[in-house]
Amino acid sequence: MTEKRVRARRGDGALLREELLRAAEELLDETGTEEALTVRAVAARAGVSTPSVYLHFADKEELLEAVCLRVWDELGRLVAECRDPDPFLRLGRCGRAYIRFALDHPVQYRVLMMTPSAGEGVPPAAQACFGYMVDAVRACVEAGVMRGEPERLALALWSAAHGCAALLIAQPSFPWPDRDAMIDLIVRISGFGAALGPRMAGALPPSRELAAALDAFEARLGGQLPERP
Amino acid sequence: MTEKRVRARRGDGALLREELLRAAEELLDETGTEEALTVRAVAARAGVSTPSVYLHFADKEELLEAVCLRVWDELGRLVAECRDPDPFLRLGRCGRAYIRFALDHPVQYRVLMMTPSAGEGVPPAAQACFGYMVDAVRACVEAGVMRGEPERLALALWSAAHGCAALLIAQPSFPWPDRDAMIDLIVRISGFGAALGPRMAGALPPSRELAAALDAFEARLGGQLPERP
DNA sequence: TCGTTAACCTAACGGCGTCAACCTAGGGAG
DNA sequence: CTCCCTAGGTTGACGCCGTTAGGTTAACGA
Repeated sequence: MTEKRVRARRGDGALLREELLRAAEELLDETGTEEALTVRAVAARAGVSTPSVYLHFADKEELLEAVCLRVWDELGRLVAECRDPDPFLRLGRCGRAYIRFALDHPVQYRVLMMTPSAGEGVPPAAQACFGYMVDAVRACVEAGVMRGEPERLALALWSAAHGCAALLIAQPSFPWPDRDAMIDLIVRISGFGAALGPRMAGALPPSRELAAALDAFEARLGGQLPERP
Repeated sequence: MTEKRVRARRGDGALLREELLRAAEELLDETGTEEALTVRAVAARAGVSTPSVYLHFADKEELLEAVCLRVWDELGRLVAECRDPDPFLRLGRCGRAYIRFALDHPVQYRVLMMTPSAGEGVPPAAQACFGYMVDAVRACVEAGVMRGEPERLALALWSAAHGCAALLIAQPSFPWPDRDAMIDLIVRISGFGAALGPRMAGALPPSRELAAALDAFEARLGGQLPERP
């Protein structure tokens, strides 16, 4: 418990809500796990009695969800401001920004995206972020580098980015070869896969022929650009 | 509580361990969430007093981990028996088998793969499964359809499959367009991406040129095969 | 028959989320 | 200035949880 908070003025009852959220956020960042976020601990840190939490949150889950949602506005901003003259490169930037965001806020990301109960569905901020990714994919489709419904493609790419982030967050003890190289590889694979995969729908030659075609493809493109998707 | 269990014979104390695991597994499958798996509930269902659980498990987490690990032997078997004359198709089969397994055992998969504490790292059975996937990738590399270290490629593909499974499990309320089509799309994207992505390392032409090359690639391959990667 | 001991139970502790009931300070009405 | 009403909390308790210490019972060998 920090200190006994002075009672708010008459119209300012909602002040406590913000202070509770701040206290909970601090607890989450300090301990690195949501198990430390007990109603009692949050109330004590805010300098208030335990049941006072229920003046502003229906239950513990609502508090946890609210505090985790606070950082998600940042994600929409991060993804939205990924710009590049080339739509394919822009999409890659979006993917890397998404993964970086998840790794920067592992607890919040895990609570909101890796547990079934909390949030009753994908958070709205994440849906906005998904909208941006759909736009980026649509630009790729219009540029002729991808083919298919942008929504489905974006969903698949989102799934790939989520898989990378989720594994890195949930399995920190795994002997990852190199974190950043891994992220780059996954973003690259997803991007090129989204470009090539749907074109091959239904058609699938034997590996020998596929390998030859890939070699020819590789030989055709000699241009070098610094950034990768 | 079901019934008062009759005490085991003198050398058969370990019998209770199996009965506790069975009771816990039933609870998990019936309720669909690990929150129902309290030490008291498991003991009651096994017809035994609560502290008796601690005769065979150090704490609740060890019990939860043990019961979740029980289904994972199946995964190694499922992935290992994915065969196909074509290595690229075989890899696709492995990916789909992995995702299907995760969706068939959502609680166990989430507990072991989507929470940081439980298990102290990736379960051994999952590592064995990962070994099979590395083998499948290596075959693709040797066939010339992929390029790079098989371990890293397999890790990236594992991440993609995990992302698909994890999203489907953790966000059941999301309006997924079509579950099976989504899985197919992701497996296809990952496969072709792993084939094409590493070849493009460092090289990245503008989208216009990339689109043209992709069109040429598509035109070259007219062969149709029923199964897709 | 009896003692040993493996197998299990009883009782309890502290912490948790949550609720019903109570208090209290501070602003408006008279 | 006084009173009172209500927004903004607090006190105390309930039931459930994981976990522990110490007691009890029954199957076997001698």
